[in-house]
Amino acid sequence: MANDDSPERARSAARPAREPLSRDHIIDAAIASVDERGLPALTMRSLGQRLGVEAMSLYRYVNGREDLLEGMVGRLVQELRVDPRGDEHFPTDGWQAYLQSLAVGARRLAHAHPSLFPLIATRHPSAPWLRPPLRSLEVVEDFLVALISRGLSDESAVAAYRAFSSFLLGHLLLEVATLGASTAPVEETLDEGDAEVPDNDLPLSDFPQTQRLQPLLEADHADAEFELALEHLLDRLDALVSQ
Amino acid sequence: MANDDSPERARSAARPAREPLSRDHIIDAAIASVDERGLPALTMRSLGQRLGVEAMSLYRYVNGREDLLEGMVGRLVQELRVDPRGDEHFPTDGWQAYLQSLAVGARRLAHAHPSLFPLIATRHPSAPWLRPPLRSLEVVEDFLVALISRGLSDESAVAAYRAFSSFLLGHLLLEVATLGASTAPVEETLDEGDAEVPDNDLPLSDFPQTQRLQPLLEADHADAEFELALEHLLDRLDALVSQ
DNA sequence: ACCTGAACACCGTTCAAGT
DNA sequence: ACCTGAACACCGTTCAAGT
Repeated sequence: MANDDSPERARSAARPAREPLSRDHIIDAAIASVDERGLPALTMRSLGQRLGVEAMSLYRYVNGREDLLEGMVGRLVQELRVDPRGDEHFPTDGWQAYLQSLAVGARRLAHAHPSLFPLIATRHPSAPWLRPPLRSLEVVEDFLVALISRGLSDESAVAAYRAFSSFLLGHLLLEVATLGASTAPVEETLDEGDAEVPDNDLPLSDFPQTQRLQPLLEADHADAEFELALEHLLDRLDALVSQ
Repeated sequence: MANDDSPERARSAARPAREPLSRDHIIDAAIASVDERGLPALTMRSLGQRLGVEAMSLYRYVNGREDLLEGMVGRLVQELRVDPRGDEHFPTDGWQAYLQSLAVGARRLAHAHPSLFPLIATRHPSAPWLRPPLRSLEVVEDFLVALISRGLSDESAVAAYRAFSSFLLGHLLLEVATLGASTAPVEETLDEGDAEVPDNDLPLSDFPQTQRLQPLLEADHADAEFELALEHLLDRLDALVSQ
């Protein structure tokens, strides 16, 4: 409620405004940077600049670039947590409802951070049984608690974790990859240089079926496709559970 | 049939043996390098060294590092081609058999190049309707021809392409990611520096369900899981086709 | 025609030194 | 305690120059 003109604020604004450095703050800035400018543009130096600091200062809070990336992935994955006891939108309706809410959350995350989702998908998990994109102990624990408390057996819950991970990874990475093609930071269309790059852009007419079906192939059913595949997965799990 | 002691061979071996440079040869070497030493170790300079040449020479054949990566992905994806007319192992048995052979081929590719598969999975496809990992015109054309010639409608064939891509991507990337954890080039375990990295390795005992189910979670069923999920996908497509 | 030396701009990272 | 200047080793890439 402090007035913007309060002396404290005015004084601190005298030198370039900058919040105190911290690991959390650095990770926030890094995520924002990648969202805005893509992963290759994230540099220790550029990140320092964004924070009003020299690059070397970051090393007090972050063990190098790799550790920074790990921190970013960790932070994003935490956003996947859904109260396993259910909330106002998805009460304790059954495990299907829980998986549904987790799925839409993961999809929202992927869409919100298309340049970062590949990182979540491909960086080596810290334990071999932590499967992307549900790659944190907290998220896995929530998952297991939610399903077991809703009546699934241990084996079913673990099988569901496996199947659900693959499902999310495949669908969301695919959405993000094709979506990324248009969203990607516009790398100025470099005009081919003079290397003898093979004419990889063969005329589409050499591929008659592909050409003929192009309208079908181009149609974007991402939403419906995701919903449908999720329903099928739930059906499959349902068969597994009640057998 | 030439004898190893033939004068030609002896003479060419006088200076450091090196095959003539070419785009194909460079791409081969790059793939071998990544398979052996991981992606980060692939450098224009290191690649030049492996080819007995200075880094700058590569630029005559390759439009920079990005183009090189694209070339590598392109080459690998071509290995996915399966004769759509069937071969001795999988004659014209029906579209299920074709998809099965394509699936095992893709899985073999992923296992043969675990460090490269993430590249196939995440690089932006050149056309929005080319979906990883089946991201080349040749492979897609084969796919469509195979399925349509086996009786599928246009719509079913395209729907199958979509579902099949997601399936492969999810399962194979997941296998490779967890597998990669153990296979990855042993980055000497850097001991944490002195940055205030949060104690992310919480004791597993804070996650009782996860801890209790760890044996189940750790069990590696990759083979069976893949087979089973593939069967379910084929069933699902079968229902779609014959409706 | 094919390769290289030299150079440029830009990385990640370390460490002694500043405040 | 927190940040920085200076430096190091290493990138990708260009281009004039060599053979």
